[in-house]
Amino acid sequence: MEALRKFNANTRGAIRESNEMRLLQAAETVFAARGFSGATTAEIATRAKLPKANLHYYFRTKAELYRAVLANVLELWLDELDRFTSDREPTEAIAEYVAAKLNWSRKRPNASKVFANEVLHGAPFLKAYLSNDLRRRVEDKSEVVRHWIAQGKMRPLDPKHFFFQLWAVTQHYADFDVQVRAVLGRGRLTDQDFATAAENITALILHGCLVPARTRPA
Amino acid sequence: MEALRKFNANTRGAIRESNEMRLLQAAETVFAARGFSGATTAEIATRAKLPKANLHYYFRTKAELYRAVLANVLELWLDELDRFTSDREPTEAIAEYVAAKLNWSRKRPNASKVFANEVLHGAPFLKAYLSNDLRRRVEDKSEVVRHWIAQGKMRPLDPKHFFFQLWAVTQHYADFDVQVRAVLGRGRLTDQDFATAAENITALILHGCLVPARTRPA
DNA sequence: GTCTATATATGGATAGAC
DNA sequence: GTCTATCCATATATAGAC
Repeated sequence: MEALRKFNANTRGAIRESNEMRLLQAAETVFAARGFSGATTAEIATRAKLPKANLHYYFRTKAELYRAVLANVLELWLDELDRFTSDREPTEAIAEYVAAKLNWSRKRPNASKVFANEVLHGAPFLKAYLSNDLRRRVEDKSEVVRHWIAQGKMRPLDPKHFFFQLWAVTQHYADFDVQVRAVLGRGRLTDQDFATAAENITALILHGCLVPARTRPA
Repeated sequence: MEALRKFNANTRGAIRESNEMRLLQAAETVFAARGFSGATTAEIATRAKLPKANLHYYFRTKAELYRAVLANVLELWLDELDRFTSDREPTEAIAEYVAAKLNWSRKRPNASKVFANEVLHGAPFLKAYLSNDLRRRVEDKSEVVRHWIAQGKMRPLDPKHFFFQLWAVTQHYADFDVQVRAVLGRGRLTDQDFATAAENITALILHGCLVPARTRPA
């Protein structure tokens, strides 16, 4: 009896978790493809293979589901900058960060698109996050960049704009993938395309931001 | 009599032109802020100070109005690469192009946003343009870059990815302006902000892509 | 917890008077 | 050419049976 109750509870809990997960995944795909307004709960439910009413059972409103998707996306963004510390060599820290960001663009393009769409349309759900968490985080990491500049390892650039440029070039391959594919003449971006992108971006950023070794003070 | 007919015709023509213009401007603003699905013809009409039925008189459907807005936007994009020619010094051509693109981000952020939104959601209206016109144009201009590389003036980079990176960093200031403003702590981006952006981007691209003069073959 | 049927709202589009 | 009133489709959300 006790075992059965527990079993049922676990089963129900597992079903809930599984259904919520499927809804979140489906929602990320649909929100990425159509934006918040363009996405319909019907399409999300269909893609998750659940009746529409169930979607509203797990997430009361479309906005609530959207918030949950955004929260998932921010988890990816968060802490990606953690390894950006002043005790490291800028070359390595920057190259690693570029590779990591570009990797997210390849593996989770929809996450990037949902975020891009949100910001593009004025960040109605994320204004507070951008002005508080993100802003503070960039302030922090700007100190690291200033340290490397003071050491004569980086050119005297503006740290915040430096981060804007890193984000722009790496997220471009997710957000504008249709354009990238059209220009490259690809049905979809291959591993080789991403490898080429990584090489080019890394070279651009490192040559563009670092002081060449031979001109540094000894 | 003749004069009156002409006057009326001109007046009617002038009204038409004025109304269409106002609708197009209003539509660009609303499509930029809300996307295609999120935009309502009611809001566009209100912003243009016209009754909603008039909007449908000038542009039969919302999609037709959207197409017209996109066509306007593409005019800005087109021919911006014209001055990218192999007889020029790459330093100048690139610096000029960056400045021009960034200037559009400042003056017509909504045009950039409408385009970004269209591409972000799979370019349902612009697929053909991207695969034909744009692709050919980039092929052409890639030759220019290859020429400069062969001359030893530019590093051996991939020309197409080079253009992706130029677009990414310059359009970022229009498309992600909310994020940029949040991080910089600005209500709106100032001329000074754009000047700083221009300096940083130009330095990044030139140092990142050009071969320093002293190491070039004489 | 699941799902059918439906209430309710919104928005694109048009008919028809002026 | 202009605008009011309205049609109709679509979409969010929920009630209520199972």
